[in-house]
Amino acid sequence: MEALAQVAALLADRTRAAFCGALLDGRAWTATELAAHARVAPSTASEHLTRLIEGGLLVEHRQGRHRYVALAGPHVAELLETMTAFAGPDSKPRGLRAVSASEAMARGRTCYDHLAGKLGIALKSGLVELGVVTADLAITPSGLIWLKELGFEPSKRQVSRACLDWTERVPHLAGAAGAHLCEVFFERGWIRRIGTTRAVVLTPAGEQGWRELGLI
Amino acid sequence: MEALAQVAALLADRTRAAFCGALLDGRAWTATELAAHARVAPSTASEHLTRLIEGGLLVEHRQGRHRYVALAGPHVAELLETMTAFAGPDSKPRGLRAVSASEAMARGRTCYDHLAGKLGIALKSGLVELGVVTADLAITPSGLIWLKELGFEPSKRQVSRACLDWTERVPHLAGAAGAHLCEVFFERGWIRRIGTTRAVVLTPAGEQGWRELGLI
DNA sequence: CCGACGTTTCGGCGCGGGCCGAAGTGTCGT
DNA sequence: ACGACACTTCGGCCCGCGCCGAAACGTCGG
Repeated sequence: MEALAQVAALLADRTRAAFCGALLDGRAWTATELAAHARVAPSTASEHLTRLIEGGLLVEHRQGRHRYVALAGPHVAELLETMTAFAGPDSKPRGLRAVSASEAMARGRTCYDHLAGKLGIALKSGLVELGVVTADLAITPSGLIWLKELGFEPSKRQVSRACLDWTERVPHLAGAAGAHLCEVFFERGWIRRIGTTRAVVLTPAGEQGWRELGLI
Repeated sequence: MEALAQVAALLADRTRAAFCGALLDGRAWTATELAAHARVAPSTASEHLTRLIEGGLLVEHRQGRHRYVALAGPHVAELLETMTAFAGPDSKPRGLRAVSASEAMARGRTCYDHLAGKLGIALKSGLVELGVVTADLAITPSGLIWLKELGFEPSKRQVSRACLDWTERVPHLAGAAGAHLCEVFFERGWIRRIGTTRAVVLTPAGEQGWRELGLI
C-alpha cells in the first residue's frame, strides 16, 4: 500500500489537484496557463508539473519555449473521475460568475473525452431507450451495430464503462463508446464548448440530430 | 477540485494507506490490531482512524472497550482498487516470508468482497467461456439466469463491474455478481483463506465444484 | 473493588513540503 | 543583436502534520 500513498500524495495538494481538474477538459495546457488558473507563481507550477509527470499522471510536449502538459491518458481521467465522484463537488461557489459557471457545468460538460452532467444523463437515457446499452451501461449486440453505423470501430480499449457523475450521482457512459459519441457530436456541431471551460451545450442542430437518432 | 485533494490527503499517508489496505479483506479490525499491523503507537492509530472515519472512508462499531473499524462500503473498496491499480504493486517484498506471502496473494485473494489474482482471472475466463459475461464483463441475459440459479438476487447495486487487477493488469469481475459468487464459494468451502491474510486458495472440493459448473 | 487492558487526549518534537522571489537558461520576434 | 517571454533552479521561509510518550478515561474480569 506504499505505492497507493505515493499516488495519493500527488493529488493531495490543492494546487496539483486544481491542475488535474483543469486538464480534465482533455486539452493540453501550458505551464503559465495552469499557474494563472491555480493562482501560484510560475516557479511553483513548474515544480508541481515535474512531480506530476514523474508520477505518471501527466505527459509533456515541449514546443519551443512552451511546455504543454496533458493527462497521460484515459486511465488517469478514470482515476480522477472515481476520486471526484467519491469526494463530491466542491462546497461553495463564491460570487455570481462562479455560480453561473457551476450551473453550466451541471447542465453539461466533458469528462476528459465523454459527456457528463445532465446532458450525459440524457444521452444515457436515450441510449437505454434505444436498446444500445442496458441499464447497467453494457453495450448490447444491436447497440454495437448502431455504434458502427456512426463510425465506431472497436479497439483494445474497453468499449463501455460506467462513470459516476459527481453532480448527478448517476452513472453515465464512458469508455471507448462514450468517447466516440462525444467526438462525433463535436464534429457535427451538435455540441459546443462554452468559452474555454469544460462546460458544453447542445446546439439547435444537436437537438434536431438527437431527435432524428431517437435519443430524445 | 478542493474536495479531491482532501480525499487524496487522507490516503497520502503511508500509515493510513496501510490501514485501508488491511481493511480491504472486508473484515472489521480493532484499533490495536491495525496499530500493530502498521507498526505505530496506539495513540497514533487512534488519531488516524478518527480522520478516516470523519472523511467517510471507514465506519466504526464500538463494542465494550474495543473499537472495530471497517471500510464504509463497496464504494470505498472500488476507490482503493482503482488507485492501487494505477499505482501498481509495492516494489520490493523483503525476506522469504514476505516473498511467499506476496506469491500467495498473486495466486488468489479477495478484493474486499470478490475474487482477484490468478484465481479471479480464472473465474472470469470460465464465466466468459460459459457465456455468463461478455469479454467486457457485462452480464448476458442467460448469464443472469445462471446467477439466479446460484441464489443471486438483483439489488440496487450495479450487477457487474470491471475491477483492474493490480498483479495481473487484467480486469476481473466485481460488483454485486462478483460479490455473490465469492460468498457462495466461501459457503460451500470451495475457497479458503490462508491464515489471516487476504490470500485465498481453491480447495479440492472447490476444484471439483468449478469443474461441475464448467468453469474449468 | 482492583488491576489489566483498549482507547483517547495532549504537549512537544522534527521533518517534509509548498510557497515565493531572484537569478539563470533557452527560444522567439524584431 | 537585442529585448521580451516561457520556463527552471535555487535558497530560504514557514506551516502542517505524523510521530511518540505520559497521563486520563472507560470497560472487563476476577
